[in-house]
Amino acid sequence: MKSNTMPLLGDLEIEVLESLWLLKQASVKEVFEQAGKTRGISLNTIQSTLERLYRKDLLQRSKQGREFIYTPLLSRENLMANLIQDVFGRFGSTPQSSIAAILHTAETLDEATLTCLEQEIKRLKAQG
Amino acid sequence: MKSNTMPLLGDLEIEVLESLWLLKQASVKEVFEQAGKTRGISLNTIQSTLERLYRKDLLQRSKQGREFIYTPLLSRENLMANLIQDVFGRFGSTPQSSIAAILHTAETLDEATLTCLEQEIKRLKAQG
DNA sequence: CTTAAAACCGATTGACGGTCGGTTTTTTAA
DNA sequence: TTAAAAAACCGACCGTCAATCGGTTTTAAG
Repeated sequence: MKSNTMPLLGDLEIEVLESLWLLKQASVKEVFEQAGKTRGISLNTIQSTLERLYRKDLLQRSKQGREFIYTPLLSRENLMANLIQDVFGRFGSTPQSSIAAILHTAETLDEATLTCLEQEIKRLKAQG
Repeated sequence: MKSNTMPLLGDLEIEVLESLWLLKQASVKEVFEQAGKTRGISLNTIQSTLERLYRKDLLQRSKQGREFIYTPLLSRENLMANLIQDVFGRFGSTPQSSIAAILHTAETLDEATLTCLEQEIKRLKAQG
């Protein structure tokens, strides 16, 4: 027990990820413009945060001239899915309790979205 | 933005919660027997952990003679659902990305479980 | 009223996110 | 070739928080 745990993510880390999902890829400076300017924090803080996310294997980077260009390695949906998996993994959860938890969560969704979810599950069953 | 965040839970806290879900309710000593003995940690550590969970509004307690009896306020499924909600809440997630994340998660479930989930969603739509 | 059991208090340690100043490296332009 | 500008890198500090436990106080039971 105790398996593929995603690293914990702080608020700034998530905000930086959101910027990157929006921009597809960006330099430190560009992320700073997008996420740091308004927050009133230093460019160095953004730099450190990108570095941390990189060390956590959530970003890829490559030198472009003199600067690094960072790219997310997971989509928002994928990352969220991993975090949800982690919730399941941390508890002694059976498939039963997993679906129960998902159900509780689904309670907050409107009918149209539920229908969509239902369709997708059908599709998943058909192909899986 | 930034809403009903569940407090973070450590590994021991979860183990203690698991004990309580199993025992329905228990004193410090009983939880210690269940979760602490094997781990080789002090009874005081269990005590502190129960106290922390209590302060986090995850447990209820009442004096029984000279000791407290602790009871979980949420089922495992409910707690997991809250944590999942938190994941959604922390990201700029639309209903679309939410179901996408759920779908990714559902990929790991077997067909029988998926069918069950599908039925439950139907039921939810019917009554909601 | 004594005493054993339980609760309470407070201190420590180790991670970790956020924050930034200062130094080094690198690139580019003079 | 070298000086200036820009970016990366390093390391420090702070606050928070889970885990841990020793020692003191409270409490209730005999």
